[in-house]
Amino acid sequence: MKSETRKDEIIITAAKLFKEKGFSAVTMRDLATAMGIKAASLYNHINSKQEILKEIIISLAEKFTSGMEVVKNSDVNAIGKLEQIVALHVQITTQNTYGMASLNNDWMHLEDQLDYYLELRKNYEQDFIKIIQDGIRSNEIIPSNPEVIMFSILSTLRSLYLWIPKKEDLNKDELLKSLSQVLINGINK
Amino acid sequence: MKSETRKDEIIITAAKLFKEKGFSAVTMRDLATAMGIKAASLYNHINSKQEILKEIIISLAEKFTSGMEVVKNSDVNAIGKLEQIVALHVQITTQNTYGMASLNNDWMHLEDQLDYYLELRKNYEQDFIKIIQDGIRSNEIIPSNPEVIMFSILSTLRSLYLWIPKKEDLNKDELLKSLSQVLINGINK
DNA sequence: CAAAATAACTAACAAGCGTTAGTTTAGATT
DNA sequence: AATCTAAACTAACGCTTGTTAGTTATTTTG
Repeated sequence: MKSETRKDEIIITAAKLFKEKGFSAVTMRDLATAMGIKAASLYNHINSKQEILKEIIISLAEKFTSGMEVVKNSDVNAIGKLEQIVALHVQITTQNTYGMASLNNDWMHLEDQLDYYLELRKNYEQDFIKIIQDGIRSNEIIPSNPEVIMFSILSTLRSLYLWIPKKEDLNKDELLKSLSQVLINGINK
Repeated sequence: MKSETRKDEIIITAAKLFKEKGFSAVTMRDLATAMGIKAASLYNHINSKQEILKEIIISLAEKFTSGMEVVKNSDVNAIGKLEQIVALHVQITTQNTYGMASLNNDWMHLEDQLDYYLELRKNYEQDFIKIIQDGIRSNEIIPSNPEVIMFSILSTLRSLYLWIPKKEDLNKDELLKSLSQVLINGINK
């Protein structure tokens, strides 16, 4: 059983660079320099640039998928489930800020796994919108357009990767609390 | 006085391609093919790939800056100003969906104008946050963390470019109304 | 201790990149 | 009819790209 720590280091470093400039603008020589080695040496650990992107994005997408599975099966009302979704995004993003940039911005450069990624995303959004619809039906959520509601919440959650690193002073629990507050109860007094 | 319509066509086509794959992944040959000409012919109209990016991003950033100036000077309360900001984003994004993708995702590839862009963005966000602080002081807005509030609203507004093209059935006024509703009053019943 | 695996290296490749130079074509202006 | 101009073209440039081949030094294993 391989520990693969060197490969992991490469993937982590790559994610960091991808966040700054995007997948296409980062060269294998850039990545090698950041690792302190030569570009050719990278290929002792990974098979292609493409594979790095796949590892970053697919592992994150699958975390969201399994997280959503937990939320769906949890025994709380719709608002409670939305709070769990907010927590899921905060947790995954805190844990891998760099990777989240690739997930958000470079998924279209996936090749073999593009269809798989799109399917995961489609299912995630369908589950999300279903929770909102349930909440409207059960009178917990205002009967606004469910897609507008999902879009609004999801846009904020997807942008967390930009914001969390800048606000290390604001701790995670505090962020989670005020974020849920703002997203669910609005800002109007 | 040049009409420059050919140059404009190139910029519009480029923005469309940049939205799909990002600035770095679009080659001048891709752009030329999309225009039905050869890559070298592009240079009869533009000076560089970089110039195209600059034209797309800076003109949009300046629209937001002057829009914010109007909002600041308008004679309404803080919530009213936030509604005007939502309207500003919906309007600019509807008018140039493709360009908004570059503004959001490819600004870091600006070279000469990077500092100028960052300054415009910084000022915009400072004005935004000041409106929120005024609203908290005047008891219109809940006393939550102003940065969380701005981040939440701005993330949604910045993602509009992804969403507006998919929802042409939902008309602009209706979108504006339910978006303001959701962002300001939340979704909790 | 020999053997094998690990992880670095140098050198080079074929393809693709943004861009330039010089030329041709067609329509508008004198 | 002659000239000018706008906008396309072909050909090529120097450089960078992802990647491969083959080699070497170090560490781990039998």
